[in-house]
Amino acid sequence: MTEFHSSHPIYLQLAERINEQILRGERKPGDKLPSVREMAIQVKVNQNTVQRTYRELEGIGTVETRRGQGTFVTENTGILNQMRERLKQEKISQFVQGMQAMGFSNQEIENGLQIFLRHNEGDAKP
Amino acid sequence: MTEFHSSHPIYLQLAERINEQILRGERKPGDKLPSVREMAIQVKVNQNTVQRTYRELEGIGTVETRRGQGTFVTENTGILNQMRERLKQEKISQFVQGMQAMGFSNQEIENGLQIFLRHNEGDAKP
Amino acid sequence: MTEFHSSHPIYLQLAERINEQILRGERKPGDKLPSVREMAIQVKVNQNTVQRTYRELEGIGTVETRRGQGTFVTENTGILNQMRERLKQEKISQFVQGMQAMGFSNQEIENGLQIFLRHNEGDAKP
Amino acid sequence: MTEFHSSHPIYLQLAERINEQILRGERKPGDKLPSVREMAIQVKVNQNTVQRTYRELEGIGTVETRRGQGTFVTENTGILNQMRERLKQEKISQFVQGMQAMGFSNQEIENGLQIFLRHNEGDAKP
DNA sequence: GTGGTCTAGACCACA
DNA sequence: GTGGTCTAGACCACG
Repeated sequence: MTEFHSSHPIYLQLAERINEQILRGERKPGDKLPSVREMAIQVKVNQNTVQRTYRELEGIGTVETRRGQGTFVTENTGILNQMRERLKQEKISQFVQGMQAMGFSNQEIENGLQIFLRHNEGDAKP
Repeated sequence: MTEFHSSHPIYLQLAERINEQILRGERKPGDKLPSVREMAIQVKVNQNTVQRTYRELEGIGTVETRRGQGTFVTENTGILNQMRERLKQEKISQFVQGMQAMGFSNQEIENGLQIFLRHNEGDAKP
Repeated sequence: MTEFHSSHPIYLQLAERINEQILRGERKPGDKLPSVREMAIQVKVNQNTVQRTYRELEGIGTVETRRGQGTFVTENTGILNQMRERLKQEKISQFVQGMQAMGFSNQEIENGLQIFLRHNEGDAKP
Repeated sequence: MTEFHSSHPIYLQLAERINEQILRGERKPGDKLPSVREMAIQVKVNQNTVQRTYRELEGIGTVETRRGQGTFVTENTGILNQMRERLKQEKISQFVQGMQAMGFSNQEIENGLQIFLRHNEGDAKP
């Protein structure tokens, strides 16, 4: 369940995972993240690795750390919404650019997506 | 013009770039790629890096090396079409997964894409 | 209003703040400081933190604790004046050193300061 | 010569030191910094600590790192000049605020600085 | 208990 | 050779 793909830094994979949990609303503004030690045990990596992860998230702005108290999901919901929107646009843009780079027309892209979504309709988590 | 993003191996970035040129039809089946030396100069990287790139492309199957003659785009157009289709599905799948991971519904994904495409309608390279 | 910068110990930030109030004359010799409990509530920090702050100020000499009565601004105005002068020289010295470390000449330092002061002439609190 | 003050993280002290060398022009745009290993030996700290330092500098923008080649002073002189100017204003502003917080008038600040500079006239490095 | 820093030592991918 | 990542283990300041 908590395993990592090799070749991409663990601390970044973990950061991404947590970030998605935040953006998806599974971790809400103000929520306390597990302490560095605890998280390290949970995901079975070194404390230092978790440290880097939390610092990365801090840099991104989705997380704040209060000395001696712990690390918390930022209560600045504005930032979270901005980030959600920004990431959305970014992913769409990258996707389209990638497809165009391979020579697909906008029509093909749109159709391809629709077919894919119809195909997997029941799979999205409810 | 020929710059590389850091943090992702240069040789893979170059491989991807060439691969896209092939899939897009800018390099046609049977075309000769620049020699390792020449390519290294053109894109300003180490020859070792280009070597790895060509080996990578060979592994993928879009390129063939003929000893003493050089490196050529494969004339097996079947492979190219398969690959195009495979990459297309892959990119779509990754895109959708990424969006769902951030909590977007299929509706939002489809709408987001349509809006983006309408917005950039004239921008596709002619 | 009462927020703290991270990465610098809260108890020192608080000590500095109170010290400045004393040196500025907002808290006068003999004035009673709020009790540890009260101060802790006012600035929303742990009582331990306020304790350390008061101990720090005692060490500096701007504050005296009388058992059972509370903590008071020292009535030894001599000390306050000495401290004012000492801190002044210290800050100037640090400032100049920092500027020189970045390669600014004395001329640039003096000019920079004058321009800044002219620019903010009306802003000093009345 | 290369010792560190305690209580302030070594990696930040080192970053500051290098940054000042860059801003002062002792390390010029395009210059290669010592490799992580070499620097670690020179200043007698662990490689990891130097890593953090270089990363910090990267974040600030005064330094760029090219995979497999090393870490270099950015050739973007625009950024360096901006930073110099920004830091200058920042330091002046902090200085003035600190002095005003202690109750000194603009006159006192200016005079204090002039006296200090006259006093140390010969000390600035030529 | 919490985050932060540091060390020693190891391994990897890249140029 | 270069930077990057990771671990194990330690110590510290802060709340």
